[in-house]
Amino acid sequence: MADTALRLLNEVGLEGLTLRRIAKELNVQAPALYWHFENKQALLDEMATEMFRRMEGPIAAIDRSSWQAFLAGTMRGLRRFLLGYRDGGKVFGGTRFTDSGHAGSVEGMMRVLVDAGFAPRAAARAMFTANTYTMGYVIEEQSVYPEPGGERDPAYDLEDRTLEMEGYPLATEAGYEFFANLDRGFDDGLQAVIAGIEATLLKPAAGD
Amino acid sequence: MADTALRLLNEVGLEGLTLRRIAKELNVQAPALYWHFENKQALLDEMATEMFRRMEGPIAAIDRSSWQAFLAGTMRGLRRFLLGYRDGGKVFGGTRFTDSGHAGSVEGMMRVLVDAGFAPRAAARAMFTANTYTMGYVIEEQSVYPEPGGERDPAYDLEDRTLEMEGYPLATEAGYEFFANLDRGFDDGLQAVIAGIEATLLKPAAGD
DNA sequence: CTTGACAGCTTAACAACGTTCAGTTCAGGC
DNA sequence: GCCTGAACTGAACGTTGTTAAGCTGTCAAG
Repeated sequence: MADTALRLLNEVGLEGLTLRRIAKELNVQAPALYWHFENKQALLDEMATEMFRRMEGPIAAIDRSSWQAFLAGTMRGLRRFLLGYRDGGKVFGGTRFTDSGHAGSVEGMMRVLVDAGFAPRAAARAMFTANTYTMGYVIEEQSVYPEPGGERDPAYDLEDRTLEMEGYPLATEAGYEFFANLDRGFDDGLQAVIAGIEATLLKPAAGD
Repeated sequence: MADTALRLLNEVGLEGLTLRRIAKELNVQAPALYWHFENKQALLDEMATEMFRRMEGPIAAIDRSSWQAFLAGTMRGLRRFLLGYRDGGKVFGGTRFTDSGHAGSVEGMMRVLVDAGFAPRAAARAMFTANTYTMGYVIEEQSVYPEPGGERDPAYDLEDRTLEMEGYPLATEAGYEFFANLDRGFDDGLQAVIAGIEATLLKPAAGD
């Protein structure tokens, strides 16, 4: 049922995902959904939880021999997964999971970092920071490319932007770095984040 | 008028910010708003733009003598500003500005980084990465603390979380790092991001 | 074999939302 | 005195999430 809603999400987007539309897909009337969920938010939470479940397998398969490769692989996987669902960033961000099944995954990721020499608090901060960067990036990215594998939103046209930015050469060039080559941009930023984690969170100066 | 909507935002939140409620605040009927805006999204864009305008002054006053201090100060200012509006992260993120007045600010920030030795593209990537981290952090933060200066959302109660996480000691401790001390957590992550920018984007190895 | 509980659904309706449209008010320039 | 145009009203439309009451089938207990 959350499966159906997730499939529909890619067709109609978060805005078009109404209870009546979901019900239609299930050959059922809209109020019938309230037998299964308390309200729409609960359904969205369930969808986010289901998205997370589908990520767990691939994430468990990531190479754990180096914490940098593991963290980078996890975040790349998170991004790829979220990009696979229309408005995936918005659905996933800001919703709390409906079960505590993710505890195991968090524990596993923490384990890799702690075994690599991070103090538990530093490991948590590292995860949170990388995660925050990734979520922020995907949300921004999905407002440029609203549909998975689809076209660019015309509102973000680079040539238009160049015209508006006349007289500001650095800002103009920044636009091309921001909005062209989103794959590479994500990786470059991620490399920076991970390098910074290594520099400030792994074995920090004593007295912390 | 965007002023009124912004003031109202802090009282009723993004969800309660309806056209009828805004109209009431202006002693006017709801359809009258359509004389001033094409639709509600245009009003939200205008609100985001107005928020940005109010940030420009404080940001212009930030010390520019060191790029690290400047970038950190800018991002801290951005966070403080967004936290000042209920749902500020969601309103500000994912909306495009209604004028190109922000070009000057982008140019100014780029200038600081380029003068410090960043290649233009690297400077843009540095800005975008720090910005992405900050936006992602604030969005997450505002789902824990929905109202500016207000109470914690009970759904994020740490003791409840601890109970759910039984049997996963590292995940349990991670919760305290994630959701207690959000001010310090932001700064720690920001320090990591800036250190990483320095390590990977400032004067990178030749051949890029 | 009947009865009753209960899961699962339907039909009807509610208030509230964004939005449209035709008409009203009112100030300023000719 | 008249026209224009900005700013607004009043009524309405279609759609949304949600609630309430009632119907249908399944299945175990008596």
